[in-house]
Amino acid sequence: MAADPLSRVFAALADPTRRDMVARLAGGDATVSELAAPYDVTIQAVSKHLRVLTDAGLVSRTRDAQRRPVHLEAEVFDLMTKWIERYRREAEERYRRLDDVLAAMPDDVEPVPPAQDRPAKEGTS
Amino acid sequence: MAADPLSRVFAALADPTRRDMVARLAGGDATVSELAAPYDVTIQAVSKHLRVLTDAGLVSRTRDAQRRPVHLEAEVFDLMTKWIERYRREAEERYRRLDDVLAAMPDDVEPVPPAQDRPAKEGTS
DNA sequence: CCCTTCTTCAACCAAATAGTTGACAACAGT
DNA sequence: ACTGTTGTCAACTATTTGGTTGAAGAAGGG
Repeated sequence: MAADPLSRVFAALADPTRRDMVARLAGGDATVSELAAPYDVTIQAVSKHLRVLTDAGLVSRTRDAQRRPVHLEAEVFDLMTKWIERYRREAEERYRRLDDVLAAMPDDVEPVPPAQDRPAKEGTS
Repeated sequence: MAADPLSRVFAALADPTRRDMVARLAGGDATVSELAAPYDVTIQAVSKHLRVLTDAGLVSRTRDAQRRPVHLEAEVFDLMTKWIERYRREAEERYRRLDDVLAAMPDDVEPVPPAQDRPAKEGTS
């Protein structure tokens, strides 16, 4: 099991069903059966997804009679956002600097040759 | 295999080793063996991690003699950021509105009581 | 031409995950 | 005190994942 919080949050959101649940919970709290309704799986499976989201700190549970309403905890998103933004910014800054270097480079200095594609199967988007 | 791009990106970053690689690539391109050096796993394992990151569109590969330098593609982060921001904002907005409602609520209306969790493993009658 | 370096491919293994069914706990309403 | 509703727990299964070893592809340097 992934011990660190960031891994848990990313892993929790790597599943489309769980992302859809989060999306719907952003519109308001819901019970397990309400959440389960749109999906073609058992309510137990949904209960398991909810456990993953809870362990990741993305949702919290309360009690209302037999029901266990699910509540979205939006603050945890910040963990991810901060991580993502940090490295994206760092990388983009580096490219900007690289562009400056290239722009300032005299004509007779050849940059890295194009390195053409080999016939292999691999495809990069 | 997760078909949708968003799932692939989240899943790719759910692993601490892969996140660390991304973090280091934000500082500049690197070869596979350079990337592998700090970790206590085989170079093949690192190569597999790289494949996951590539499939997620987070990195791209080129060729330089025998080497296959790895390059961070920062734009893909936007996919996640957009998703995250959308639902966080939505949820937070909803709470703000809820706060307004609560603030405007007369004193004699009680909100839901705390209702703490109970273990309930094997209770008989 | 070998030979070494850098990297990937293939087969295999252990552990985690997402799903299932079946049982049962907690509570509400007669 | 039953009965139905809501949800969880436990055990089982199939698939995916992250790791291993061993072999092989691709390119450069004697």
